[in-house]
Amino acid sequence: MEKHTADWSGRTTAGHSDQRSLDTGESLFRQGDPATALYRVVTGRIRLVRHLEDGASLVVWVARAGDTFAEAALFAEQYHCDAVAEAPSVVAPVPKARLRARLEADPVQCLDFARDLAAQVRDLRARLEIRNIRSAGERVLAWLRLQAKGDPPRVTLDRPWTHIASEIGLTSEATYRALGALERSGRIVRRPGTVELS
Amino acid sequence: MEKHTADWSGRTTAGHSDQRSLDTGESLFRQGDPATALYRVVTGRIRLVRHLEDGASLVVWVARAGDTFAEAALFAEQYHCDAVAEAPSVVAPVPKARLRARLEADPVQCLDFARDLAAQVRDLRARLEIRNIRSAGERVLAWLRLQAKGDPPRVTLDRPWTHIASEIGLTSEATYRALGALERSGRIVRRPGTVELS
DNA sequence: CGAAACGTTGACCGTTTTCAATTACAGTGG
DNA sequence: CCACTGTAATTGAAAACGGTCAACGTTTCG
Repeated sequence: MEKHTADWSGRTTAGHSDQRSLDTGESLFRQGDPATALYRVVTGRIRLVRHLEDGASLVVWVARAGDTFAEAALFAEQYHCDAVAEAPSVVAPVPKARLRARLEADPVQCLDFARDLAAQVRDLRARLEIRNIRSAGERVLAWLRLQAKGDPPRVTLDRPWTHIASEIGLTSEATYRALGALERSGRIVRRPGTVELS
Repeated sequence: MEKHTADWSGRTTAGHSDQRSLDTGESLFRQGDPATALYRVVTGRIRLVRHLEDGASLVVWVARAGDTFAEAALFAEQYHCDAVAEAPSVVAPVPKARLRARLEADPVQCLDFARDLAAQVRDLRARLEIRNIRSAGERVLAWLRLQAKGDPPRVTLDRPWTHIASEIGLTSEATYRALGALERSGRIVRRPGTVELS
């Protein structure tokens, strides 16, 4: 439970001077460009697209507010995908050279960085496992259970269901129907802004 | 492209003296146990299950041969989930204390560790994005494209389609049908053990 | 105040799941 | 060497579930 004055990404210390704004469709970097920084999304959505040898392309990830992306830039000479704004966005760059120097010099910060990545790995694996659940109702329920805190377990919604729906791989309609069914069967109780499990 | 005599997990150096075998159903550790090590799956499957406050449980991840799991143990006092063998399995423990000491002492190994995690993050994000593709055919094709190497792009299958099917979130039947359709439409050519994209 | 996003519900359609049956094949032990 | 067992691969038919389209009330925010 130790405290740090600054984390590796500068999330806590507000040195926002170098934030970059992007319009919809504007690209931040392209596959093959020299990797100079990794980024954190402040607002908006950044789509990462990989171009394949045969000319086809593939969406590899859509980074949303709070997500960091292109972490691998730290270990590569060039970017391995394009980064294009899906919506008006703001990103905070973390210069590669500076970060590397800091991580190499200070094992504490390096472990901090690793801890962050390990947490992401845990989170992503859980999301993947949720998608293995076929039933919309069970899927929503599983998500709720993962988020729930306290006894009785309760979830505080910090964003619209439409966002959550796409995160768990359902349409918003399917999600609303599932929520309705769960409530009708008494497995959850919905109040504005929160959901209580039972 | 530097070389290391040993990576953080001991994957390259073969110090197998302390590998542990598990029968189906046997558990490696339980939620709440003191976190003493993280592990790599040598053979078999290890299911990670989180127990929730209300008594329900949730599969958080199924680690397969080659996967490491419980990386977060490095940063926590206790395990946050159970680890149970789904099949006869062998795992290689990486003692927490020793690893921590090594990472703290040697920034190079710490960065190595971080690189490994970053690669996993990239891989998991891609898998997640693949699951956003609704059509079975397009999903299989996307997976093939991600795996493909060379020109013409070609994939070498190292495990049965049934395994791949569940990785990409389809039943084996749906996968076979998709493969059949892709082949009939001339988008792929299947030969024993490999698939060629076109 | 108006537009845009959110929340909700209905009906229909299409795809995938499910269940089932069959062939091929690899490894095992008699 | 050959039945025997289990897994992989394949195909069919029917059912179910979620997707899509559509319409509408509500809330939010500029």
